Amino acid sequence: MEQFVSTTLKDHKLRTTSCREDVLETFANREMALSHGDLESTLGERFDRVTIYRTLKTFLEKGIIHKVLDDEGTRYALCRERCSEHDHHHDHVHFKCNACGQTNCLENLHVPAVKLPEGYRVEEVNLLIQGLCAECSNVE
Amino acid sequence: MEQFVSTTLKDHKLRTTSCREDVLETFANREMALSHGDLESTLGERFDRVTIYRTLKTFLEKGIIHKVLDDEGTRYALCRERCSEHDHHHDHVHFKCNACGQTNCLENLHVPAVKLPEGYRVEEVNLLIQGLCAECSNVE
DNA sequence: TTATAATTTGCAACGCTGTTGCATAATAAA
DNA sequence: TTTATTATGCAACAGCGTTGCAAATTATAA
Repeated sequence: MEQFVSTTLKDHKLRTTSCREDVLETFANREMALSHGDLESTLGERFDRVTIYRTLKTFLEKGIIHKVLDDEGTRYALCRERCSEHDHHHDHVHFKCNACGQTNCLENLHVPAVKLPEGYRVEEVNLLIQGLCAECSNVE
Repeated sequence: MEQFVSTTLKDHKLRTTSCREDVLETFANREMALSHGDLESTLGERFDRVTIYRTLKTFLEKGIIHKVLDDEGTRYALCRERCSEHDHHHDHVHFKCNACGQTNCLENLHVPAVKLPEGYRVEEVNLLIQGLCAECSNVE
């Protein structure tokens, strides 16, 4: 874990700061898409909200995290495959549970091919599936 | 067009007001996903921004429009197939051009089937494809 | 280890998005 | 036309996200 955090920062040529370490660690621990608010409630006593915003922005630019589409607000998740500034290869499938609100990457699924009209060029594909996750659909 | 506007409002048991008429007409004319800001710059002199917000909310609840996923902000588009309060059947494919910023529904495409892990239940599927639209990819 | 340059942080302030309460105005139905 | 219901405009507010700037921290080199 410490290993992951420090090598990730080094690999992307980012200075080691406690906020960046903690944000990265939070993403790695929680294993779900997080909003700025999530991070603020976890780390807000130790860091200013502006610093958390800037950390997210930096991670986004460096390709450490990516935005997760959501109908309510912006969320972020770790990029698994290594992405760099100009080589994001984002074919993401995310599942959002309408009951518990959690959003997760579905790693093993890949986005099915879609045939676009003539002349269209694809750069990024995002699939958001909403419904009930395994836990929440058992409960009710 | 007038026809479409008045029957749509009647069908959903909404009172006819000039704001609702104009918002509906704007959606029908522009044929692309619109943000509140888009509507405000078109209709802002005639209606208060709060009224536009409430109109969007009402249309959303009645199933006249739906949210379009976007990485920047909330957008809305007309529901083609008739949706009602509790029977939204949303399998949407949207294309957003990273150059001109336009977002459109791709009507004739349907979302390819995705196999979810055991126990997951699907309620809604949204696919957002980003890239260059036909016009913008010719230009460069 | 210390001095230096570059980067990051916290704070204050701001703009934008979206919501709520309330008095007034407009709609539909009798 | 009258009346009950619903919609509108205004003011005020909360939350998200950004920017400028001075102070603090980091990495580098002496």
